[in-house]
Amino acid sequence: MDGRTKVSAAWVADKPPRRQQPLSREQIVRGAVTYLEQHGLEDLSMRKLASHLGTAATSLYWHVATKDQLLDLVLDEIFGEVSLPEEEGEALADLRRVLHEVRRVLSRYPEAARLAASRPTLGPRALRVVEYTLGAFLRWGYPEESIAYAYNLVANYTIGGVLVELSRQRVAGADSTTDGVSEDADTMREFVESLPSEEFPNFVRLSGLLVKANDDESFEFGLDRLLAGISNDLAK
Amino acid sequence: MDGRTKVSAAWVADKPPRRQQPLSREQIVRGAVTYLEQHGLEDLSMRKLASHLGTAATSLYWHVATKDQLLDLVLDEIFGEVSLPEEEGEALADLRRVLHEVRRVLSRYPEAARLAASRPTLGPRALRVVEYTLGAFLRWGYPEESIAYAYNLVANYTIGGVLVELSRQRVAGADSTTDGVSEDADTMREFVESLPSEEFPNFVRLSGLLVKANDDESFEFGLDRLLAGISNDLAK
DNA sequence: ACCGTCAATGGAACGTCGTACCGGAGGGGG
DNA sequence: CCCCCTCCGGTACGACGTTCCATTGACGGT
Repeated sequence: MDGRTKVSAAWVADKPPRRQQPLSREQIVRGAVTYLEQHGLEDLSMRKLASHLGTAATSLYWHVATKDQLLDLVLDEIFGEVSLPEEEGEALADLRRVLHEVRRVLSRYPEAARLAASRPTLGPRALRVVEYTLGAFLRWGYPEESIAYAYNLVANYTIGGVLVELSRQRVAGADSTTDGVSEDADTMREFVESLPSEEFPNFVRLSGLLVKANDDESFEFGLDRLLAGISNDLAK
Repeated sequence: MDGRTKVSAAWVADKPPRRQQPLSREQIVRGAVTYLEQHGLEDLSMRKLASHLGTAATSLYWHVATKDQLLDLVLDEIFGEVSLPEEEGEALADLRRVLHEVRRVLSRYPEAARLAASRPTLGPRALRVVEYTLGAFLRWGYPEESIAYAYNLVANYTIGGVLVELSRQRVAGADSTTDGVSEDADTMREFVESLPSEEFPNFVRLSGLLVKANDDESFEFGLDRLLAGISNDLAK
């Protein structure tokens, strides 16, 4: 209600004061990461992110070409959280360590796995991780011609794992009659009991195990098998 | 310009004739699948799908609760294309066969992998596949307590594989200066050459192999290692 | 033959999204 | 002092998913 000292047309609302310090691409990316953490990927819109940062949506476009590019940057920023061992130990152990780290970070922002799965991870911070992983393979003595394949294998497995955990959190009934979407393991059990056990005997029989399979244990289990399978290629 | 035989207010445009046969949920789902195949996932909107079917967007909502539910149904429909061996052969071979089939089908609709990764696959047709896979594990003699884990492992790997292939098709430069998105392996090579080889020596050295890694071979390679790792658990 | 019922359709509209356009504000160098 | 360059943000456009509702027409009962 009070006019500012400067004389001006009284009916004009005061413009918000100029931003103390112009915002930077980095600020935007970091803001997006924390927004992602708090509200999830599908709630992240340019407008909401902007108001989270105290700006207008269109202002973001000065620093960032497109939402897609922003997401690339966000993903890379997240990969920056992956911490790599300072000193090199036994190669295989280091390999395990870095895979666990990636898994840990991606789980911290579950949506990040979706990002990682939908776009290649070639930002500078992500490359840091790739570089380290390849190095571990080399130090391990893994044959060079096969490293690309082996790398794909473990990368697939790690990202895919987080992804599937994520999707299992929201179990959707997709049979022809029901359309509900629900979220916990009880509903899963309920779903299992609802379907004809003569048609899916194995599934019904094993469903108990399938339901209570622990994510971390499952990752560990798979990683063990996977590395065991790989180590047969090692030059003896 | 011509009025129809029925007398009616001449200025009223002729309503489109009533649909010869009311459309069904199945028609919609199948229409969505072919639309997906032709135009891709991100072009699939309710309006476009509707006009592809010769209806109005809002008419779809009589048969389907929500777009999300429709996607569930679409995914399950796609899983229906997975053909299972008629007669059971050697268990391990059957296991390989079904995984290859899933991979084949998911690759046919590359977007389907994204769907499969973002929602659990528990529709009736998908369950058919799960059921068969579990059966193969059992016949193989795999210890029951571990089947859930082993199943997760191979499922992750198969879906994750298609997903990563898909994402590698569009290599995005995500370093701080460029923002282009491009598509072929040449651009990839160009990207590799643009980055400091002293910072990422392994990556640069191996990039040739990483680039020309063939998807099918890569899948085969990983599958071999993976099953090798798993078969150590077999009751001898 | 009429009528009422009711599954099925589609137009209008709401709120949201990504983004283009552009008029300006502020500050620094001539 | 003025101009220019950087940065901001209001307005607006077209597309989206979805809700609401008026309307249609086929069918079963009388």
